[in-house]
Amino acid sequence: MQEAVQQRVILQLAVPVPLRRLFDYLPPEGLSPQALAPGQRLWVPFAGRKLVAVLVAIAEESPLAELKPALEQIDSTALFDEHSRRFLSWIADYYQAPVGEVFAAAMPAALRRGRPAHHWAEQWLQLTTEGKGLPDTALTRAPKQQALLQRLLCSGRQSRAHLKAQGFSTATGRALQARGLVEWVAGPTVPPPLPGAEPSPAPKLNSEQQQVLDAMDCSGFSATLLEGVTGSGKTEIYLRLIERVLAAGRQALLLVPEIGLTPQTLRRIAARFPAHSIAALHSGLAEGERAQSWLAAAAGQADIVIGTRSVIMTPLPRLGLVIVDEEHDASFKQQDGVRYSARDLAVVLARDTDVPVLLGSATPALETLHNALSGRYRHLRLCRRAGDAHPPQLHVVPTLHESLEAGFAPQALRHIDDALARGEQALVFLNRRGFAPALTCDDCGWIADCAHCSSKLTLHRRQRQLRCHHCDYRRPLLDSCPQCHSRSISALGGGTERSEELLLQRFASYPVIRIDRDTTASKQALDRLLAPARDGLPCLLLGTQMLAKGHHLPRVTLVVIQDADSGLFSADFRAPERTGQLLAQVAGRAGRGSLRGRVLVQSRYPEHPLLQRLLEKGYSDFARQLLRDRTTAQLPPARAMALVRAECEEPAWAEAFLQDARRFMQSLAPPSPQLLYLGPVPALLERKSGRFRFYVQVIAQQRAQLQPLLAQVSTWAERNTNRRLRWAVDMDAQDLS
DNA sequence: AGCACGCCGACT
DNA sequence: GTCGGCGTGCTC
Repeated sequence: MQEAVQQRVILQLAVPVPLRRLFDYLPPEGLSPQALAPGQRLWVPFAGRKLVAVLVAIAEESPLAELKPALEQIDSTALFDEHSRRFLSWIADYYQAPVGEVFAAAMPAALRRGRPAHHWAEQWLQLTTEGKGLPDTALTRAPKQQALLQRLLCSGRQSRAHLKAQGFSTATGRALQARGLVEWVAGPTVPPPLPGAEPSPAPKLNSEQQQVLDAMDCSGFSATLLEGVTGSGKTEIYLRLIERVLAAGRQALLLVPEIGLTPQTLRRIAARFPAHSIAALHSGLAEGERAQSWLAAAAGQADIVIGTRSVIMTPLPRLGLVIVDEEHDASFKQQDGVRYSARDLAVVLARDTDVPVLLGSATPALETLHNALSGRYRHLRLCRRAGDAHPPQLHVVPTLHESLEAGFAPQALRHIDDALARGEQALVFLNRRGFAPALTCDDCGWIADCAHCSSKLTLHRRQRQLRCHHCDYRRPLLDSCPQCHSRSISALGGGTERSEELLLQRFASYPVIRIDRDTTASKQALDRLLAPARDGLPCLLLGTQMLAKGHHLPRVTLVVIQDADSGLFSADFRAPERTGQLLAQVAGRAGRGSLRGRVLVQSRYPEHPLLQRLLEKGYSDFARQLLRDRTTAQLPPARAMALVRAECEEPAWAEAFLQDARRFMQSLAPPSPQLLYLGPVPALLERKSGRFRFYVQVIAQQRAQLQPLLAQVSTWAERNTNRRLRWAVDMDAQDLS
């Protein structure tokens, strides 16, 4: 007789479809179930198609009688370790996202499309058990071999490329291999060390930085807000912490905002850790390179992993530290698909893996500040600028009764003159690209609107085009009014293109560098454009928020904020916070070297209380005031908030759907002082790409009240939705537009 | 999401 | 007769 009862093997797979559950399959035919392990990818048949799914768990039972077998195993070893699988499942749960889409979002495109992981394999040198047990004093008569052993002891495996880059010869490796102390194993390829990254020693810390570093405890979970004024040397703190973690043989994860991963920052980090492998995951990588870096991170072979938002979902088996730089940055919140906040997830991940997380910013998000002030996070501060830099001086320039030239007050232009004459650099900030934000007919009042959105078209004069900044609608520039055929049409207001025109003409003998999405297609382009500014020659920089963040340009002594008012009157309750952050960040570009900086803030409403507070007391005080306002108004972060969103070409359908959704939620959890429902209301940008958008706001005292409610309304919506209507649950929504 | 299936109109 | 429009249901 054979074994009594053959145990059933059921594969629970995350299939990339918008359905919030796992799907059960049988193992592929002819494959021994022993070859299967959670975390691997498999090809599965799904509703007439063939999809790449991730094996999340293996069960013995399934509620379904008829199961299809999976088609084919893709990976022989797991891509996602157990920790990562639990974390990704938690994300799906918390954000009401389809688990298959979460797993898909966690992978680079090549792996998502089923490309084999071994495609990027490389030979790695690692210590054998015998090699690991060797005392320090061994091999004193073979210094090169000893050095290589030390290297491997410190950093685990080393790839061929890295050994070569560090000057170890293959002969040394072979000698150790002959002694049975090391072995070659196949592993993913890691990008080789960056060229031109000369090892650079750590600069000296000032006393404040030293205190912060001493206060950081790197054993076990802790969440810390590092609130450091612009130019106070936060990056140096990050580097020192990474150093500690690497010394302990763990991986460090550094999350940066979308435009924060410049070759300049990357070089700086590589220069500090020449012996360690760095996996940088950014949008500039080719598909293969991205897969390569991802696999190096997931296999625990990359020591430092740097990337934007989505990198938070990369498995990191040796994780020892998480850092979120510029944690207030809006790009950490994904705005479509799985609507997660990478900053919030960084804290969850750190707690789950029992490692420290550091959130760094000069202008912390109110969410983070709230957690710090309530004692949930530790709060460390850097109040002084590093080196011999001083805080910039702020001045308001009233513009209401001034005669402006392309939006510049005469006073501002004079200051630019002076700065350039002194051989220094000036930076003009205007958060509006294009030539003008509107085009109008002087005779009948017609305004160029987008055909698909409730927005005006922006004039891009150089391209002779009108463009919508919310969808891809473009039309050629008109020379007469389509309504009354008058030939007198004018551009209202100004954008960076118009300011550039004036600056070019008025300061003709100096270079004018414009930085916005229209001039800066790639990160390389940004770096190239900024090169003259970095060389220290007198020049004018002009741009949108791309220019506000991260750049260290010590010769900039004057910052002109062309229009401080646009964020002051928005219907979005977060607008003042965002405006404050942006203004403080831009102002922080001034006087980062030994020269004193000056900031001119042009405003039509210099008496506006928000502006007053920000300019007189600084961001820190301003943010605390906003936090008190939010608490009074029962808004986040004092309360937990989620949106149920819907959009549809037919506005009445979206509205009716949300009415029903609200009624459904209220039947489960009636409104109370602890649970408020609001809406449906139209989104701030009511129509976008031809669809009308609405939302219902749910505000609760506790996050825990929201969770079951959102889960149930999602299940309800999956059954009760019209084809042409799109809906989504947006937990901890950041954007009401 | 995407793919099948089914039910109606307008063509060789 | 059947080719093809898209509304509806389902996906292990």
